[in-house]
Amino acid sequence: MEQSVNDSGWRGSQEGWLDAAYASLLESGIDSVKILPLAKKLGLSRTSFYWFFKDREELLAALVAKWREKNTGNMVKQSEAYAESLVEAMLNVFDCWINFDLFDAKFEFAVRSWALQSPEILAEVQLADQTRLEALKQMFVRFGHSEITADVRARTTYLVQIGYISMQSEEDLGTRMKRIPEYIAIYTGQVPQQRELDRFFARHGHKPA
Amino acid sequence: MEQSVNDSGWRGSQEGWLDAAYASLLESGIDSVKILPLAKKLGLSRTSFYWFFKDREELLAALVAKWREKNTGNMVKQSEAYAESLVEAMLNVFDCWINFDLFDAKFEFAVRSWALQSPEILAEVQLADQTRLEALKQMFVRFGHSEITADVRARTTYLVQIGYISMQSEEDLGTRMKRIPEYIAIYTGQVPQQRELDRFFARHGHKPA
DNA sequence: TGCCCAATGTACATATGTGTCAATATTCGA
DNA sequence: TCGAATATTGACACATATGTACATTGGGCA
Repeated sequence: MEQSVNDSGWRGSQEGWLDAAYASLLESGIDSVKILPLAKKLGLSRTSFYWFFKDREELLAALVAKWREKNTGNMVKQSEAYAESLVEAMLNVFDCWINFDLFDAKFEFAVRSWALQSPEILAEVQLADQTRLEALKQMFVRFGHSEITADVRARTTYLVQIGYISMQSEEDLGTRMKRIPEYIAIYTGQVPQQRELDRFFARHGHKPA
Repeated sequence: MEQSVNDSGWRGSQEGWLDAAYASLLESGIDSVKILPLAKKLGLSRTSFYWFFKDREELLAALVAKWREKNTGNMVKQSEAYAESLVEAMLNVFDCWINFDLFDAKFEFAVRSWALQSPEILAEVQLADQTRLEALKQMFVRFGHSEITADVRARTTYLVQIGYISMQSEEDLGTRMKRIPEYIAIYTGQVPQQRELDRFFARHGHKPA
């Protein structure tokens, strides 16, 4: 009953090529997503690619679609989730930065880098930024902030994370968790209560030292 | 007496090729920095490149050196500049985000994207991040912050900017200036005084509406 | 006014990528 | 078990890139 990507007897599949493309994009950027190298990794002939995709363009389009659906959707959802205080709402958004299922940071960085060489991708990225910033801003407005302070605080929240992603650093959970209370204080202007933090730590399986 | 890049009678030069490489890097990323296209732009034969550089590698190395010298050096210098208050010190750092001569945001983004496909460049970028973050942290410590709050505030300051760069947005000076007072309040936890802001606006030739 | 040599150009060898086509192999269902 | 649908392959035609060897041009100076 297990849902295998490929339960047909064939070796290749759309998903197979797409997964390989995704891996290569995250590992070495969009210019590494070439059919010949992917074929080598998959142990398939280069030309069998064309059975599943019209051309390289179509593969890249599938890659953007995958990104669009995952990252922006979840971020907006988290920013709209129920919360009793601004701090709690902020911590809901922070779930994205901790939980890989909600937000794929490496994917995000790779797509942003891709935007440098493709106007179409740049447009996609800027639309995503606008959507996400607006969702965060509304969160601050919901908890009583004015347009201007909500806007700048939304930016701070979002841009710190985009900046963090751009640093491509690989820190462990503990290191990152240590900074959370202080970030919350800066972003919201309010000191988080211990029970709010505890709830957050608990749902990410983190036990503070 | 004018200092031309090329006062010899010849058409090409190291600087000529390097400038073309720089332009192409910023415009379309490192994979666009190829000798053949650059030659076309310069109206030169492809192979005359090899008179000035051993190979493509040497050109790329010159590009990194150029980046390293410009961006990190000035940021550190600004964070160490004399200031009577934390707000004033912060505004000194903000000079980098406004003044192109102090910090080249497009160059910065292009190099960070490049790091995705080159471990050597990644190491360079991470060293730069560490250096800059430490300089900012010391600024906060100098004005009385504890290690942990200085660290997180330094990160916020720096990462918002790196995030902003990653958005590749092209906003005018007025739009960006409007957010400055609020950013200062968030980063430093202090409301800036009008004369501090006026001094900042004035030195960037900005007249608030 | 020649000569030198820095700078440029042409020709060649090689590598890596894309996409089409026709031939072949494999799987699944009637 | 056979045929149709599905998947795989190698050969071909082309495009773009790198780097080397060797010939040619053209500025500047003795």
